[in-house]
Amino acid sequence: MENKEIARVLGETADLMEIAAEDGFRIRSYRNGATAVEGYTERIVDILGDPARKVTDIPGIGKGLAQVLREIVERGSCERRDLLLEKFPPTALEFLKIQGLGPKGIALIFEHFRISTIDELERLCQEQKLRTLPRMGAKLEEKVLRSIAGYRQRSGRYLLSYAETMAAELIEDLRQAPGVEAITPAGSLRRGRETVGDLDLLVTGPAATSALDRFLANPRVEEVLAKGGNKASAKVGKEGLQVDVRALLPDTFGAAMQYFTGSKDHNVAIRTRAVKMGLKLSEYGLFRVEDDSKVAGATEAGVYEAIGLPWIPPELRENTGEIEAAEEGRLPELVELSHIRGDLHMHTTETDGRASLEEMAQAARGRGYEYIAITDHSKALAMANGLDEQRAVAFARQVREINKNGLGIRVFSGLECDILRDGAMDLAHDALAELDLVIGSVHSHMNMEAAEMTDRLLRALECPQLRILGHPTGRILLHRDPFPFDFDRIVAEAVRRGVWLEINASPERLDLNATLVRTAKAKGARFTISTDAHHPSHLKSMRYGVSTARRGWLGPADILNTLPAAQFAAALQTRP
DNA sequence: GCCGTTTTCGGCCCGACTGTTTTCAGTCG
Repeated sequence: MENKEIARVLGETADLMEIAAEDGFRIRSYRNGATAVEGYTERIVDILGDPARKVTDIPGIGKGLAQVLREIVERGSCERRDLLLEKFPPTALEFLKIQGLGPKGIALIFEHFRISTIDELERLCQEQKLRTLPRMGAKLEEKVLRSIAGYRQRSGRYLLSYAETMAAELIEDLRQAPGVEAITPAGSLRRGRETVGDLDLLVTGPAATSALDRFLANPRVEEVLAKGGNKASAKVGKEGLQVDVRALLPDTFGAAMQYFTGSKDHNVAIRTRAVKMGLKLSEYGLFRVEDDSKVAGATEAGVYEAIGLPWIPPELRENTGEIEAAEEGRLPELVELSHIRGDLHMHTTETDGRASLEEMAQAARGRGYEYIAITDHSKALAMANGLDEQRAVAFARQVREINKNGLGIRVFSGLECDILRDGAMDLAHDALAELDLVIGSVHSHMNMEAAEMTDRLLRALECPQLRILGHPTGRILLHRDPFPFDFDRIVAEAVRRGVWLEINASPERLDLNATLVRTAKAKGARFTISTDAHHPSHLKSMRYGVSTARRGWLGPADILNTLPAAQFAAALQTRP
């Protein structure tokens, strides 16, 4: 069992304890424990299995949680969780995802109504029965109904990072099957979409069909949906991601990759093009209509070439102009992970990060970066212990000292400064001026009207120290929609003032999204890609930001943190 | 439940908003 899984069980237990109104401090201990376990570099299973080691050496894990961890590792649950699940339906955890309902409200609902599904909750709202409970009214019913609609829309989709990790795990196992030569994920995962509905894995080799059995025997498989000669489908993992594994002959592998990578719109356009050329394209290959002879199919590039196009990177395959661009030989040079030379947004234990500046710097150096910016929160984020002016200035000084001695990587002093409700910066301008790099971000009051939010952002852009607009739309994937504002106007103003737009690579955000990136580029915007890391392990999320940038047609020249350190430092000094 | 200790008990990040009240609990970040 991996630490992440253990942390999930701990977190769930804490959620249930909250509904049961148990002691708040004990709940916090469980949550702290979950965070500690998730972020721990070694596997808990290994530590528990080593008589010379003690899990209680991990900060946040004491005697009580040590026992709980042992139970979770042994049987996937613990006593407290089992007891709570007898008291509340397992869907209680789902209810927590509905905005407007918290543990108290959920407990109250369970107390008065015998319901256990989201559908029943929806009916309660529609029949206006929720308002019969104390402190619940018509507005809450509306909010819950809205939130249920959003929840339904999102459910059945998974974060790119989740799908990618699952794919890597399954592929790793399938490689062991004899007679398997190539395995590749297709579909929206290959196109780098921010969320994925299901996973397509394509397998080829002399004994590719043996991979199907191996796949279905994987312990992660929860439910087998179908098994034929060429395809196996199953629900995988606790979250029930559907995975289709297809066994293919080598001479159709390229056509199948093209077909199953999509998108649907791209494929329709490609097939139409083929038809006009007297060809027909399917997952089995590209054929001449007149005599059914095969023209291409072994490789993807061969398929594109045969219809007169260069190979098109999967991230661009959305039928939004990429085919025309390919035809005219003006496909963009896309940014690659290897172009990135620094990460410009990360947190440390000074606020809500989980590692020190030195640890973050070391991890960044390990990734081959030339520079980083440390950008902790500002004081408006009280729960994160955000920096006030004094601490910000002291931090800037500290970084100047650090760079004298050298950590083997250049460190820029930064701040993720809150943009307050009225658009003012959370810290005074003279304090901000001490720092190398100021990111401005909205973290509160996200339910404003578009006009009000636009004014707020416009005012923030007036701050002469602001260099980057952080996660500009505030969305949290599968959880919170972007807040509305006049995007074009904000981009125009950012361009005018030389403020760069962040592509936040955190897999829960990926904000800006690809469409907005492309829109903004067309208006002359420049970008940074940063991970918003709160732990050294988060630095590897950079690749999701790069995927998003590629989907937004960006090349290395559009992105500031592809510059060498000295040039980047110079860019920081330059304003239009 | 954890931690640190004035060592075995007491403290444990907080502030604002919302909708419901008719003075504030619950939710959210």
